[in-house]
Amino acid sequence: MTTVSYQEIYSVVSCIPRGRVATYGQIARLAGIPGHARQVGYALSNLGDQVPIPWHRVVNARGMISSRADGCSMAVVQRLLLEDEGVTFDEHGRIPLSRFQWLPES
DNA sequence: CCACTGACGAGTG
DNA sequence: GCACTCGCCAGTG
Repeated sequence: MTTVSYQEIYSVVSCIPRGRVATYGQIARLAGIPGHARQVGYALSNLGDQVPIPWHRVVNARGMISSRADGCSMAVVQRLLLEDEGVTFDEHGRIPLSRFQWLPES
């Protein structure tokens, strides 16, 4: 893989601790490709559900769950998974990143 | 090789 | 806080 393949993205995502969430841009940055947040989302979408990757801990910069082609079907699952890990949602259905965003060095 | 698409981000008004 | 625009790149037909 000459370029930063999905492997790096998967590695970073799988490193997200339980009860914490990370944004696409942050993952891209940790993967060594700042600004390529789109590629992160694309990589995860390509994963589907066949890989043991905590994709549910990945949200956009707004702290919301990005809808997939299925609509919001998986969004509900993602929310349940996060709540099960101790992550809470506000009235807007968003996660207070100020409190739950994963800090890779803390 | 060209065009379109897609889990996004940051900047501006 | 919200709406709009531009940028970035890989995969697919």
